[in-house]
Amino acid sequence: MHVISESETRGARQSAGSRSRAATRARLLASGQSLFAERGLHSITTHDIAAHAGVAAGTFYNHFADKRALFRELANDAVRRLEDRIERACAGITDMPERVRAQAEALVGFAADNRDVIRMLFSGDADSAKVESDVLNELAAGIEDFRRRAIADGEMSDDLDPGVLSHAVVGMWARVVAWWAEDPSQVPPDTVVDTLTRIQLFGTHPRRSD
Amino acid sequence: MHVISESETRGARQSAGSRSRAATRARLLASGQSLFAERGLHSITTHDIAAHAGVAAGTFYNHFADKRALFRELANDAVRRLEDRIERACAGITDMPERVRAQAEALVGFAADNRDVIRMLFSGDADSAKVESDVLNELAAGIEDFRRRAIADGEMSDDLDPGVLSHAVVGMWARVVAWWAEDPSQVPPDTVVDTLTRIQLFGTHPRRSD
Amino acid sequence: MHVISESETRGARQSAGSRSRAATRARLLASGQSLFAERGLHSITTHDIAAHAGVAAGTFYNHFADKRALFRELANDAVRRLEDRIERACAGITDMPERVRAQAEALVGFAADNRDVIRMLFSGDADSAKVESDVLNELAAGIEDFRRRAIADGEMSDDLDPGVLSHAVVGMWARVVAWWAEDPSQVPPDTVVDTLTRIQLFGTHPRRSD
Amino acid sequence: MHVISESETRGARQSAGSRSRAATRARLLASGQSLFAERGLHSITTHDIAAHAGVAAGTFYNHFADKRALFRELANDAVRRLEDRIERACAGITDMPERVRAQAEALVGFAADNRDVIRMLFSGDADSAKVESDVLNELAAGIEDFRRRAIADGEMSDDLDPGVLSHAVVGMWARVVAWWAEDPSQVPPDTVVDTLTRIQLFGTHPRRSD
DNA sequence: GATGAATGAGTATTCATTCAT
DNA sequence: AATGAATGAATACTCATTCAT
Repeated sequence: MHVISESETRGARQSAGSRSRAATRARLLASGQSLFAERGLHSITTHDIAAHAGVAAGTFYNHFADKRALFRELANDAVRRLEDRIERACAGITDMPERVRAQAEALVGFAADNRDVIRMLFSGDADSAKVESDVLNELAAGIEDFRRRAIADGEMSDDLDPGVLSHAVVGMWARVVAWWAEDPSQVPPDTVVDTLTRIQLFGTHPRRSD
Repeated sequence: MHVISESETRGARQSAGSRSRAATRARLLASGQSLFAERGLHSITTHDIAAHAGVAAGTFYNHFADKRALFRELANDAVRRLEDRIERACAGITDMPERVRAQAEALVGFAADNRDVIRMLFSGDADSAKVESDVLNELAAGIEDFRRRAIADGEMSDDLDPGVLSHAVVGMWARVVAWWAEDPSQVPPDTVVDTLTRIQLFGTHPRRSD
Repeated sequence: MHVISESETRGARQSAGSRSRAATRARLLASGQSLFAERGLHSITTHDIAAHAGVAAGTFYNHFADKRALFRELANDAVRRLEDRIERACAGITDMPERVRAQAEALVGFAADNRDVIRMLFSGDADSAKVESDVLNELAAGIEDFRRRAIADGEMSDDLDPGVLSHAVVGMWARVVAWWAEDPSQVPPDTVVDTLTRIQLFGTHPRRSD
Repeated sequence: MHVISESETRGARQSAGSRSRAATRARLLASGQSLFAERGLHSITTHDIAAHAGVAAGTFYNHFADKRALFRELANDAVRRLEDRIERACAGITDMPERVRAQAEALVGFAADNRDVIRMLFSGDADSAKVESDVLNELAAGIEDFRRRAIADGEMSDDLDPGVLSHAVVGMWARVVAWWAEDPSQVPPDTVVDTLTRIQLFGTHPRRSD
């Protein structure tokens, strides 16, 4: 997440203070993530996070303005990483069904690798809701846009409202991934990917010539 | 200054106390619902609810064990009413596509009539999450069961995992309805019903003979 | 300060809650006054005041928005009482020197009866400064106005700037009274009154020719 | 990027460290003075002062035991400078009215040149009060002494209590100067000097018969 | 000497809950 | 049953001060 190691391996000689500062910050972020995932934004206090990170209560405020600032940072970071991952997964793929599958794979893969983040974001905690809404609304907007273009290109039937549909797809994603992240052993990831892919492709013109 | 004497002088055994008790309780529930819908479970205090209901703070505890008890009651009540409505809507309809459409109509109709409840339940507030999860998990379980039977009856293709699918459908429902309830003017209810119906019917064997 | 006793002696039958509320409020005010006088606005916490008043910490906030609100109330109340007292003392006295003496007597009498308030207001605590400034500025404005009129009436020489003079008089008053209230035994009140009167009358046309 | 090397490359044995130490100390004092004048002793933190002085937080404590020590130093220094100025202004002047005028001129001149100090000392901040009191009490004691001697010498009437009067004069000074320093444009300094002089000379035997 | 991260006691404030009337 | 004043544990946040580097 940071380029600390890079500068440390160089002769740059970062000050001791600075190094330890970044480490403390990282510990606080990690503590926040796992505690939020376990018990939600509300039930966790800044003292909890500081204690879990092994620092004094006041130290929290040397690094974050308040609890929500830490949460926001975790959330933004996670969204950025998810978007990166999806983007990288789709890069160069032009066939739409394949793109959708790649997207679903990236999403499920991310969920598998970041269960804490998923639980933190989608466990429905009060204020996380705001972050969540933003995340989901963004995703929904992207999907709506995508479908509108697909319809315009004649690749999709236009008999479903793209606005409703995009929210449906996003709700589906979020819930499936949240459910699955709680216990990934209940269904193999491939099945999740496959199901999500097929549902999302709903409305794509079947290749009748097949 | 109080109406006690008035009702006490009547012979009604159902009793003034009882009636006014029920009325107070109802006022508290109504206040809780609209306040929770507006600002979420966390930002609302028991004092807020009591004040909004026009009773003293302590009165709250004459009727509910605590804030969550009132919330739970509202939520359970809402779920019960929603289930009733869906059940009544489907009663006597045997054709599956029609049943699904009736279900969607009931859901959207309920959302239209109970925007506060929808916003309260699905606005993602911290502890409401637990209620929400229960609600959604219940719904998901019902759908999963339904699809398994449909598959067994040969009415649906078995190439989608019913577990994943049920959560997908529920997530879709919840999100679409929450989104729509925030501003019902953005899309006509029929469009919502139609879109939900079609997606949910995905996987149903098309009537090949057509 | 309040008319509680009055209403209690009447048949008005104030509710028990209300009576106790007023009493608690009064205790908090009294505690605040004596603690502020002793140690200043800053060093005293709301917990201190609550403890001194024999109530729980949270009770403080049932009666005052915060520490400054209580302070402001004390200060405003004191200023009002002082103004009343001065006004009453001067009522009906037309001769200026006599008015000034009556004023000084009222001021010193008030200081004698309200040492805590004087120390609280003029001990120079940070935020009390704002109250103090307001108090002093108000007094200064009154004096300035008074002198301007006296000059216009030919009763005072116009060779002193009324703006500067009014602040001088007020500073003198405040400091003398604060100093004296710390230990009234050092100088008899009459001496204080006499000195203040004479200084303030400085500039009055002596009626030599009379 | 730092000027350390520059000073280190010079041969000055007074030593870079020593010189820079004094400079750091001076910067801290200057920062404290302007910040205290702006916002009072309480609202300013040691971090604020250090930051304003361009040094690290810990450096503050290499130079001052604590915040109040810095404040005290500023205050003492200011008092010393004021006393010096008054003393120099009066040097060689034997005629009392002239001395008093010279004093007032020195006071007002000092206020004009040191508005920050005046505001810092007389803006009424909590603990500054203690310093202020000391300052004012000292001044008052000096004046009292002066008047007693003047009375003994037959230069002043003895009909005013020197104790009360000295506090009155000091209160007057402090308040007028604080008021004026907030906005020196409201009244020309000469008017202030003149007014203060005349009031303070009150009680001096007019030399009419002379 | 300077640095600045860490400390943790201190303080204000909130609010679910109790209970005497 | 209703009242509403009191409660006090809980919690966020501040900031003077320390100390290892």
